[in-house]
Amino acid sequence: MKTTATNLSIFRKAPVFQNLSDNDLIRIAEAAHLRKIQSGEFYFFQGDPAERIYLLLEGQLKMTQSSPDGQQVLMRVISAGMLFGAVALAQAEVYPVSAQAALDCSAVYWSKTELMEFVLQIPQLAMNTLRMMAEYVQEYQDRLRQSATERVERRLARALLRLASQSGRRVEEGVLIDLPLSRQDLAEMIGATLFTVSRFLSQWESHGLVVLGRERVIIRYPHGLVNIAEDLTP
Amino acid sequence: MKTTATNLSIFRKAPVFQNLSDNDLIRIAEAAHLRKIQSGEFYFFQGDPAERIYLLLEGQLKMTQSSPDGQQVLMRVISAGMLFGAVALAQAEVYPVSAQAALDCSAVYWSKTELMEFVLQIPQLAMNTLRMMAEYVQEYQDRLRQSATERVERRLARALLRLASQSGRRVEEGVLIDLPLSRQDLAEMIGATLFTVSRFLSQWESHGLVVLGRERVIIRYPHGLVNIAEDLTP
DNA sequence: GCTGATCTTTGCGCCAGAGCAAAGATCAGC
DNA sequence: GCTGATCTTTGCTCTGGCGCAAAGATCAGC
Repeated sequence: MKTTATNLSIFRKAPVFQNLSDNDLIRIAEAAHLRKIQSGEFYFFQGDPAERIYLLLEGQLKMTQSSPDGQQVLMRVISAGMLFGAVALAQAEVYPVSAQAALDCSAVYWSKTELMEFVLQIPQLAMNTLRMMAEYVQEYQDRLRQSATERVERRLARALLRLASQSGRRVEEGVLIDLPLSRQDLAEMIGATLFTVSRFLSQWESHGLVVLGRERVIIRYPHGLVNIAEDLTP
Repeated sequence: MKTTATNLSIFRKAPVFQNLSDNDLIRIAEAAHLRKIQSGEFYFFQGDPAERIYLLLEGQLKMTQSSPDGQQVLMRVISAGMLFGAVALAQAEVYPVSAQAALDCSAVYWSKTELMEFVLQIPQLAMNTLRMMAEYVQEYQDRLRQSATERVERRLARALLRLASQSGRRVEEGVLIDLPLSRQDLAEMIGATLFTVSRFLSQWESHGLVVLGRERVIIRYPHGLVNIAEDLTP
C-alpha cells in the first residue's frame, strides 16, 4: 500500500506497533493492503480459513462467536487502532469468530505469511503481539470468572463501563457509547437475554443513571454504574 | 541448572519448545532453576509480582482466580510439559491467578528477563509462545460462550472430557482423572455449585456413565458424556 | 406521511439451579 | 480402631432470570 503520512500516524498509534523503528513501520505499512466494508458487512466469518491479519483504521467491529445451534455471543468490540484476526498468526486454521462492521469500516491487512515474516524479523513486534494476546487472556479470564460468580446486573454495569472507556464519546447528556448497540448485543456480551438487559436499563434510566435510545445508551452518572459493578454488599 | 538427559527430554516434549535446535534447548535448560513443592503448596499467588515463568516437569497444578469477595474460579489444570505464569513474559505486573499444587510437583523456572532474552533471540520460541497464548484465547472464548449459552449439565460433561484428555489415566473401570479433584473444584471450573455438580454426577453414576469416589471421578463410557456434551436435542 | 420492518418494553408464568441444613462417606493421625 | 476433619450426598425451599406474548417505539423506503 502507498504509505501516506495519514495512515502511518494511525499505525504509529496502534498498540501492536508501539516502539517500532520508523523504518520497520514503513516497511510494514508498505506491505499492507486496504479493504473497506460497509456497516453490516463482514471482514470474515467464523470458520473461514484464517489467512489474514487486520488492523482497523476507522469504524467499529463486532467480533461474535456462534455455537452449532445458532446461539451467539459477542466477544468484543474492535475500535480503530486494534489488530484483529490475530489468531491467524498463531497458525490457527480457521477464525474462531466472525468480524462484522457495526459502522462503515476501513482496515488494512497482511497475509499470514507476510506478517509472520515481520514478526520473525522484528523482535519488538513479536513482544507486542505476545503482549496483546496475554492481555486478551487476562480479560477473558476476568470475564469467565465474572460470568461464573456475578449476576447479570453487575455484569451489565461492567460491560457498559468497558464499552464507554473503549468507544465512549462525550456528549451533552453524558458519555455516549458510540456504535449502534442493541439490547440483544448487550445481552450477548454478558450472557443474558435481551429482556433482562432491557429491564435493568429501564430501571437505571428511571434512576437517572443512563439515557436510552434505540440501539443507543448514554451514561449520565458513570459513578452510579461503578457502584453497581464494584459494591460488595448489593 | 545442570543439564541432564532426563530433563532435556522433558523439555523437548514441551509444546512451547517444539522445533527448537538442540543448541538453543540446551542453553535454555542450563539457564533454568529448579523448584519443587508439595501438594497443596503454591508456586505463586494471584497478585504476586509476575517475575518468573515456569515449566512443570512433574505433578499437576490448579490455576485459580479469586474475586475480591473471595469467590473462586478454577481456570485450568496444568500438567507436565506445560508452561505457566507466561503472562510474566508479556510484562504483566502481577499474576492474575494462583498456582497451587494438586500433587507433589517439580518445575523449572526462568526470570522474566532471562526468558525474554531467549524469546527475542529465538524467533521460533516467540512463535511457539504466541501460539500457546492464541490457543488459550480460543479456549477461553469457547468456555465463555458455553457458560453464556449452555446449561450446567453440558458444561460439566465437557469439563470432564477435557480433564480426561489432559490428565486421564486408563484404569480397570475406565478413564481415571488423575488428580485429586473435589466436587467443589469441578463446580468452580464450570461456574456452578458443588451441590448441582454432585447431583448430576450421582445421576450419571446410576446410569453407569461414571464411577465416583472422594475427589475422584472415573469415566466409564466417555461416549455417554460426549452425547450429553454435544447432543443438540437434550 | 404511510407502511412494514426492526427494536424495545413490560407483564406473567415457570424452572434450573442456588442456597441452606443435616446426614452419610472417607480419610489422616493418634 | 477411634476421633475429628473434610468431602459428599440428598432433601427442601426459594429466586434470578429465562421464555414467551403482545403492545409500544423508532426507523427506512416509497
